[in-house]
Amino acid sequence: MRTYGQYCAVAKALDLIGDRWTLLIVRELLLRGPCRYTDLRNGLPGIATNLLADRLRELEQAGVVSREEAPPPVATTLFSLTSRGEELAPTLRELLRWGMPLMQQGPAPDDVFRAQWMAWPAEMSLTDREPDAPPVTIQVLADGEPAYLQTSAGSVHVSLGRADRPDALLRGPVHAVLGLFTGQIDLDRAAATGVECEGDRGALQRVLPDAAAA
Amino acid sequence: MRTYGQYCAVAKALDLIGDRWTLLIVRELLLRGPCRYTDLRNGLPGIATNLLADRLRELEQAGVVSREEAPPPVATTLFSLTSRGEELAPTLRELLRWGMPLMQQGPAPDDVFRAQWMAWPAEMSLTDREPDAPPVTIQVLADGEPAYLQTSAGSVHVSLGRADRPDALLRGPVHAVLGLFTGQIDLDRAAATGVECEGDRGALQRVLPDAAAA
DNA sequence: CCGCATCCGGGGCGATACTG
DNA sequence: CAGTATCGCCCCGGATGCGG
Repeated sequence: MRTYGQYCAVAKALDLIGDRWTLLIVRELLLRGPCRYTDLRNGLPGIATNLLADRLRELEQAGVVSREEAPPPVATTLFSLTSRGEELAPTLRELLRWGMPLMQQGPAPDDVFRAQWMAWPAEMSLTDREPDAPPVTIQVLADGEPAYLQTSAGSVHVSLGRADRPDALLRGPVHAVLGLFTGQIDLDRAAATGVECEGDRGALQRVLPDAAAA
Repeated sequence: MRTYGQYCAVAKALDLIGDRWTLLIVRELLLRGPCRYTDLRNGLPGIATNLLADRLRELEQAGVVSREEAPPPVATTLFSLTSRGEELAPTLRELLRWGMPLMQQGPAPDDVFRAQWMAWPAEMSLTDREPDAPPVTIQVLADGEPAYLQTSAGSVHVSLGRADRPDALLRGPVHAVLGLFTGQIDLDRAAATGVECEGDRGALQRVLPDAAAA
């Protein structure tokens, strides 16, 4: 293992999780929970398959990831985070916070996007203004990737996939949807950049930050 | 610039500060303030000089580091963090927190150590139990590297170098000194592993956590 | 299809030498 | 003091193969 050779906690941490792709693998496992190899590949577009295998081995040896052979009829191997691995969540949240300003200019021409990457920004920015009212569900289709928001105990939770009976539907380019969530643009400006809102518009205004719910 | 090509804030952050040595350069600038090229080299043992020059250029272009030519009689170039760069402090603190457990087993055979690397662990663990008493100063010589602690407004601050009239002096191997600071060993066990304490032992007990001040 | 291993080319990285 | 220049090596990226 390549090491910095410094007796410093930051350097020791980077010795284990500072290699290329490593923290993004942890991101996927935090966002999606236990994953198959193929799920990880799908959530890490651009990674070479041998590199993913290498990193998973290293993370396993470092005590960050554990591998379990699921019994039949699943009959597949599942990769999950150990408790030590889940302790990386605050680190990744700080990295996300620092990186958020870089999202404002929108995706680069050949940037890829996966719906689960919205979860943390959304859950950090959105709140339920009416926690005592019956919960609402909002389907989101950002660049076509399906996910949905659910209100729960005053906060908002993001899940992958399609909700069965959503109260509202939000569809549009990612950077506009994210701009809405973070309050950098309001509903009118979002509509001007291609965001469509169907169903109960009030459900959306209920969870959006003040600056966006205009 | 090598990029992950993912429209995700974490990936965008790592695009800028995920390369090898980059976050350690930021660490040094956060710990020591504006630095000369040579100071950085000294604080980053093991880095290749061309790599340091490359990283500083990239960090400058990314808006994280700024370079200023100090006027005569100093006549040297100083590298400092921009405000955007200082916003990386929480990220590095989380990395440190995650890496702290890796310090318990002590330094590897050829690990290097610099006194400034104690500052964050010390300031996170130590407090002044008698904030109303007159302040105290404690000289620390961990593996020979000089630094000193000062009480101030209930907390403890770490500075590099030698204090002129310290109330106490603590000398010994780094991992034992750090173990003391973080409360993993007490003063007696530290003495058994080679830690010497001269002067006012009470000054030390005043700042150490409960578990260590036995 | 899933979970890799192997092969190979390019470039990031590490060490040393050298310079204005 | 603050870097450039040069040169290997190995990490990384991309493609393909392959056993279960």
